[in-house]
Amino acid sequence: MKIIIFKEKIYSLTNQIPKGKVATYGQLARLGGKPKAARAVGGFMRTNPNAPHTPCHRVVAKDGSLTGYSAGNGISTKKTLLLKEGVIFRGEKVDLEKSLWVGVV
DNA sequence: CCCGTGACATCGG
DNA sequence: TCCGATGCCACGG
Repeated sequence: MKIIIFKEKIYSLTNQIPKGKVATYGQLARLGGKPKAARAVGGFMRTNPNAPHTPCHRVVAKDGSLTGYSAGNGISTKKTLLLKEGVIFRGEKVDLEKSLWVGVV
């Protein structure tokens, strides 16, 4: 029995996101068992104690809009980072149709 | 110890 | 179709 709190689970899921793909806060929340805790998920990333350990840059809003990111220049850095990993971008948003992570690989 | 807050998402009118 | 309000978890002051 491993007691793992929601927050930890979110980090765990985030670490499972394959390179070149992105997940949404709501999706992570849903996989965590709290479909309405998307806001909490964002809150965890914000105070993320695992900053370099968790690819929070692979997590975007449901629209594909890049939000948050406290590192580098913020959104700009996040966008460039995803672009380098092979994520398809559509203007200032991610093309979820092609780069949205589909649950378990 | 108590209160407020924060990188979203979804429903109703 | 657009706008407003609400829900969730954990952390900081």
